[in-house]
Amino acid sequence: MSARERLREAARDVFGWAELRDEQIDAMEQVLGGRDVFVVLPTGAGKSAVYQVPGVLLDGLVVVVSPLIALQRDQVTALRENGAPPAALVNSGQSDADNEATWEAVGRGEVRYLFLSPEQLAKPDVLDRVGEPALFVVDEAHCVSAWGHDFRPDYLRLSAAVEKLGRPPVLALTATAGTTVREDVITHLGMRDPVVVAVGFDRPNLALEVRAFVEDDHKRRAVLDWVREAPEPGLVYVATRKDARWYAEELTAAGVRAEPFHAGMKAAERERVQDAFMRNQVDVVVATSAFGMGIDKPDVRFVAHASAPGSLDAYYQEIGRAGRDGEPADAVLFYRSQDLGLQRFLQSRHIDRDALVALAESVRDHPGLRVTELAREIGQSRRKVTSGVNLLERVDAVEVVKSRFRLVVEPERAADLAVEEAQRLQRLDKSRIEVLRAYAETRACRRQHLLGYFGEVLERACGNCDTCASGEAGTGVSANPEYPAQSRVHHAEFGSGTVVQSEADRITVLFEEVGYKTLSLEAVHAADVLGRHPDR
DNA sequence: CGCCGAACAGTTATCTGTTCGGCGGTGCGATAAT
Repeated sequence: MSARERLREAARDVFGWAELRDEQIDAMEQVLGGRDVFVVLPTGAGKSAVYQVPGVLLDGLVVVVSPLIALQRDQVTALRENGAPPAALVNSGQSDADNEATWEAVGRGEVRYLFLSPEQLAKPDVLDRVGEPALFVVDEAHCVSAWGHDFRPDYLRLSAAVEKLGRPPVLALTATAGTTVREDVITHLGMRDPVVVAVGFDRPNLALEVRAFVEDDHKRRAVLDWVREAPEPGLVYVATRKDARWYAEELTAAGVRAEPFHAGMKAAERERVQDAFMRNQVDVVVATSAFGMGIDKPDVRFVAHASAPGSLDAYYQEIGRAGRDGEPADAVLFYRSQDLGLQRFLQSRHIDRDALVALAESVRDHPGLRVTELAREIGQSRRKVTSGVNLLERVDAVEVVKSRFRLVVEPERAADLAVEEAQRLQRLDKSRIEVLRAYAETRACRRQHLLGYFGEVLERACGNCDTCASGEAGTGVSANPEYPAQSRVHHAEFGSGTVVQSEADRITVLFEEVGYKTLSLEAVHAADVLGRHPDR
């Protein structure tokens, strides 16, 4: 029997899935063949099946890295309900006794799917007990890029974990990954010549719209008026917890069944709101970015942004929660350029040079110590040490052999290099805001613009966005032939970069050193500052 | 970066405008207090 036939049979017999999408079966076949695979599939399109089905046929443990404990539980429940091979999870939400029992079952080879957070995999004893798995899966893999270098630094240590585990095949899964994020994830997970399986990004049933405002109170009133009239259910994304409460209260007062959702709420309360929304007992959830991962509600009719998010990647991910059933849905951004100030703030963190010097000295004086031991040695948090080590490794000041570190540049110099790198990363994060600004302020077809950023060409204006409706977008071609997307350029001031977004009159370029910049072609031509690199 | 609210100043007010400090998102895991 061919691999494809065996996969189809397992899908049918174990999970009861009579049909598989071509992309699913293609990806599964590559996984079974031992290749590294990067899968981009929309939520609800059977992303999980890509590891679940091969897991039936593989001989050995399937480790699944998942960012949220709630998500891990959902996955384990789903596998158990399907009568799949045994699934288990180990995390701080389980009792020590339960975790120990799971490890013993793993040791006896009685567990097939094991769900872990990246933080778990940072612990040496966890790596020891995992042994040599048959497959290493990273679910919601965009987290590597979005969270790795500051919020959850253990995401950047996954590649070291993979090496320690005997380098099994790596499968990365996500619903959102434009060209830039994809390359970032592949690099940081250390994936080897991965097969990329991706479904197009276009969601033609989503009507795209941006409404621009100058005054804050005008915008607030417009959001409330719009949401009151909009077909439900829907989501309103806000930038702060305070606004989540404020909009939810105002909407409730206006007779809408609305609830806030943010990370400051008690777990039980968050769960209650999410369940009520899923069961249509709440029509509108007003949420910070905390809401959404793992949410698969097919009939969400709108996603409104009362404030701009920090990047176009985040925006696309959030609006992607509308209209999963294929029926018409609205994605409206209530835009004030001043709102971007908050996002800029959120991307700025203090860079602690002294702490980096202390860390570098500690690595020099105690070669071979691991993260936890270094943290104890210098009295810094594990997270801070992890991100410090990540930086030092990035700038080649530290070498890593089997999770043990060795300093190869003297401490002061190492710290300087790390600080420079941290500053560069921060510039990059802050500049992502400019990509969002370009979307909000474009006069071309919104969909052409959005898809262009994700590396997809839409030949004609879409006819289902505000600029198309107003006639501003025209019917013109989306890309500028002189600087097409993905072409390499060199700017006199900003250095080398890659075009990520190309329009008739302007382009957006990702420069290695200064991040994203949107350039007017008229100005570029007048000053003669931009040249094409011959290499691409 | 921009908003909010407290404190304060001034054209002596149960009023109005200015200044200035504080605040703002995402989750894991370990730990402390009950």
